[in-house]
Amino acid sequence: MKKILDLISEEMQQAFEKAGYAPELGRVTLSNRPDLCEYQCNGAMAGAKQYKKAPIMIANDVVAVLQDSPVFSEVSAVAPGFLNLKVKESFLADYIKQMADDEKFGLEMPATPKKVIIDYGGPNIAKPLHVGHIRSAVIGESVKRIMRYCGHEVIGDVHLGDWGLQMGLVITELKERQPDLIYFDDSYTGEYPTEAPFTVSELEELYPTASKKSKEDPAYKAKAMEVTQQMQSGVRGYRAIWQHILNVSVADLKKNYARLNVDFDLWKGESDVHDIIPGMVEYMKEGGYAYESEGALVVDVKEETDTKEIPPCMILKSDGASLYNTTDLATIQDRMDTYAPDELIYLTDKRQELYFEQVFRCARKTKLVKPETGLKWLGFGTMNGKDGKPFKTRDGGVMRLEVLIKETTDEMFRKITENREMSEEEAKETAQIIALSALKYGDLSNQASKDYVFDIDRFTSFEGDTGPYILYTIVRIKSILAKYKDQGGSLETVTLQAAQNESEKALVMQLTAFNTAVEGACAEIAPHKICAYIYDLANAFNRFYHETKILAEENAERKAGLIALLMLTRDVLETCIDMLGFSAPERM
RNA sequence: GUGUUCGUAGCUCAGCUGGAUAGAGCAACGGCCUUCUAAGCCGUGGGUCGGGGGUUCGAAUCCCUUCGAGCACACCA
Repeated sequence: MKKILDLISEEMQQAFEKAGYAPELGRVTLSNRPDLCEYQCNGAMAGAKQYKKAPIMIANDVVAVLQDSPVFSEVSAVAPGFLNLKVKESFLADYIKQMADDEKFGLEMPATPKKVIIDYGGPNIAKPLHVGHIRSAVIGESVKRIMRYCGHEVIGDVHLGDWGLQMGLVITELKERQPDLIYFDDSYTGEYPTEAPFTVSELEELYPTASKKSKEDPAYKAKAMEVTQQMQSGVRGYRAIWQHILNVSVADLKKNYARLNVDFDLWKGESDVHDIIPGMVEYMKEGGYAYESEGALVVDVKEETDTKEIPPCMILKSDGASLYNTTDLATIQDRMDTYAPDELIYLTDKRQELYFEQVFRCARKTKLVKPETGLKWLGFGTMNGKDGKPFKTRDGGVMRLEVLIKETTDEMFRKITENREMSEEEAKETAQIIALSALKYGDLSNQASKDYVFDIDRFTSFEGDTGPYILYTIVRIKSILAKYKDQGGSLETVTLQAAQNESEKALVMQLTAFNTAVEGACAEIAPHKICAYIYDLANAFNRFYHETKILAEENAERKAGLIALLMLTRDVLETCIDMLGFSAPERM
């Protein structure tokens, strides 16, 4: 289905042409002065120079040919040359009926759907998820869902950090503490135990300790680097420990991501490309791309147009070990071979911008990707505390994601049971749903690239521009629909009608903007645009709800029309929150 | 030092492919529940869009400059 703005613009463009002006001038936008009009066109002012005429004269000419328009109920030229427009209720009604009948509510599917791999989550298996991981997971999940809804084939890969120095650090620390473990006995040739010699909680403590030591003690760091190298080259005992770390960690990760309603198609990691690295390195050398510099193997990626020095992309460290770049490049190669995607999207902390610039350039230069393959990177900002500094717990530590979710859920539970009569079981379930909406909406409603302040009190407040407000709106609608059914009404037979008052028309207009909003969010990889759209929609609905008594409506046909409008509003809202990665309860 | 992002109401943020009086939420103040969930709705106050210059009929938006903050600058990821 065409977007409503395009339909209206077409009408306006024909009018410009008929009046003797260039049709391109007739582009119509949503009004920025809702008190004056619904839509507006500024083409008369843009064309003033070209036609050497006062804008108002052009506007008047256009108004003259639009007198019997099937689209506009009102067209007026206003100084200095604005065209103020109101559309006919019948035009809107036609549009929204088609929209309601369409499976995608008027969103057009792409002529050639893209196959996209999105790389998000990116947890380090040496440590449990903490609050810093929430953004990648939440934003990535939403981007995946938005693109899928828009008709693309999207594969989500968690892409574990499971092959770098962090693994060597954990193994080194474990060896310091328990040197007698069988894994450290070089002469041992038997099977290793299936049970890990540590729990998640112990793992949680091992890594920070080791990391701290390596920063203070160069000898310790050297040891860890050596262990990393040995693990990567296949020393049995180290590999066995590595497998334990992976198992323990992935089990914990799956549990946590499930709680966030985040789901990955692939659980690949850096380690998966280990075997193809030598071949890739050889290829880069043979192709003349990679050369040795200060002992390391690098590929130059600077370009003439650079405004600053772009360091070469390092392929191998001087000790021959692979690093982040190596596995990322090999992963690109692997993805191209296995999935042949049209586009790769990476979601990481925005501090990695330069790094991804290097990797992308290197991938292009070495022809790891086809020229037409898209490589996109989306950097997100830091989640800060109320003090504007990276979010910490009260005692200054890093908060585990689990704890954050639990605290938010507990707070929700408290509020629900305070305000509503509900069984404890239902309240608990509802608290989880609302807490998730609070966390996700709080994150997604900000532009991804900006830092944002995480304020648990604000997000759980239930008021204003929050997830719970959106859910509350949906619940109100569901409640009316349920009562309508209880009174013997059928939801199957209702049909939309033309709007009969201002708030109803405003709601309809907001609904018709669905395809525009979703298309924009997809094209710009911007979930916050979906948030902005549904916040406006929820506002439009609540205003309408306040003014219109639906169940008390005496005219049965009119009542059925309103019910149809409610159903469409509910469906659009629920479709949108699904794209954001959360859902609404039946009651709250 | 170089590069880069950002600076909008007391606070948290939209708006940025140039358009009319710069919008929301929170906080403050004032209304609205015998009637579909008041977790709501309606209203009031609050801004030289960091400063300065430029382009334009028109700039929060584009360009330059300046101040301030964050971040990044090859053997971490």
